Amino acid sequence: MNAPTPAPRMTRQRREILDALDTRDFRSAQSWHERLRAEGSTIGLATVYRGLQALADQGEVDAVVSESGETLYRRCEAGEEHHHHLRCRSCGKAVEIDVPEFEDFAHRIGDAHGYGDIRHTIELTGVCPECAAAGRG
Amino acid sequence: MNAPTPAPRMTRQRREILDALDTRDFRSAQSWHERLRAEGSTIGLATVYRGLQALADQGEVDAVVSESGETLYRRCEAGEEHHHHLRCRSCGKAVEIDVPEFEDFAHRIGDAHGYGDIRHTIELTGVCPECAAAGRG
DNA sequence: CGTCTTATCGCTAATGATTCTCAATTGCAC
DNA sequence: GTGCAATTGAGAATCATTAGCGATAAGACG
Ligand SMILES: [Zn+2]
Ligand SMILES: [Zn+2]
Ligand SMILES: [Zn+2]
Ligand SMILES: [Zn+2]
Repeated sequence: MNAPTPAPRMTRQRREILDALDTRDFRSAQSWHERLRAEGSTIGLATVYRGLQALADQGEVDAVVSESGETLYRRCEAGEEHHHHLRCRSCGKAVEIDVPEFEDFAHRIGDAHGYGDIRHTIELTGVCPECAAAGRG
Repeated sequence: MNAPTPAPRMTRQRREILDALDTRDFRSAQSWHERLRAEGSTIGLATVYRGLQALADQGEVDAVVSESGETLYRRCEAGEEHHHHLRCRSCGKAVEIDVPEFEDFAHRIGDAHGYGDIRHTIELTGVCPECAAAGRG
């Protein structure tokens, strides 16, 4: 009864994206695209957007919406597991964190108000030690 | 030492925005603009954007970035106080919530990783009872 | 391998939300 | 009232993200 998941193909571009993403920083699709081109890739911008979204759906990459509304991506290190981040607003470097206390709390609050299908967003941002030292921040 | 706060003026448009905002729902600037025009106002879209931002800065309205990246506003009921929301993804209705446990946690995590100037985002979204009943959701 | 199907590419044009420009207004202090 | 900077409204300009489309090339099969 379900749409037969269209077979995903491993293309050169897909590989390039995955490779580029092996850092620890959150960056916009445009930013990843620039980096790829800078490294000699001929990949197109739309392809980077498509690739990142696909990878995000598979849980291969994390996606967060910045305060300004852009979507930032980076390779995920926790796999499928649900988690959150502490991200540097200046350089994008992030640490994955766990907020077990909150996971329950979220559902309790939802129930208390009769809201169903609860989803939550928790993002911590700050300025990392390096950026602070460099005066960016 | 500070920039002399440019005197804010109470204009007809400013008042209209404030009045329109006295509901409990989160809506986009465009949505508020439509509503104002529908009520007969001749206010311009840019003015609504400017007004909402100004009000958000003064703490008169809450602003949140939706999952799709648009900014949603509504009149704040908690005044200056720091707080978070449980918002309906379908109709925008929201409840203000308090997460004392988390407030500390956020700073502890930040310190633990050496990140400074910690900021956080916590948003709960779900489907409110009305929307669930109406099958929207 | 060679063939065939169609997911994926890369470009470019199109969206959609938000911001900027600028002449015309209009709070509001004096 | 006057004067002037803050504010407005319409439309152009930005910016990130998508959609459309002909060209490619994964990958299944034989
Ligand atoms: Zn940093
Ligand atoms: Zn969580
Ligand atoms: Zn609702
Ligand atoms: Zn908080």
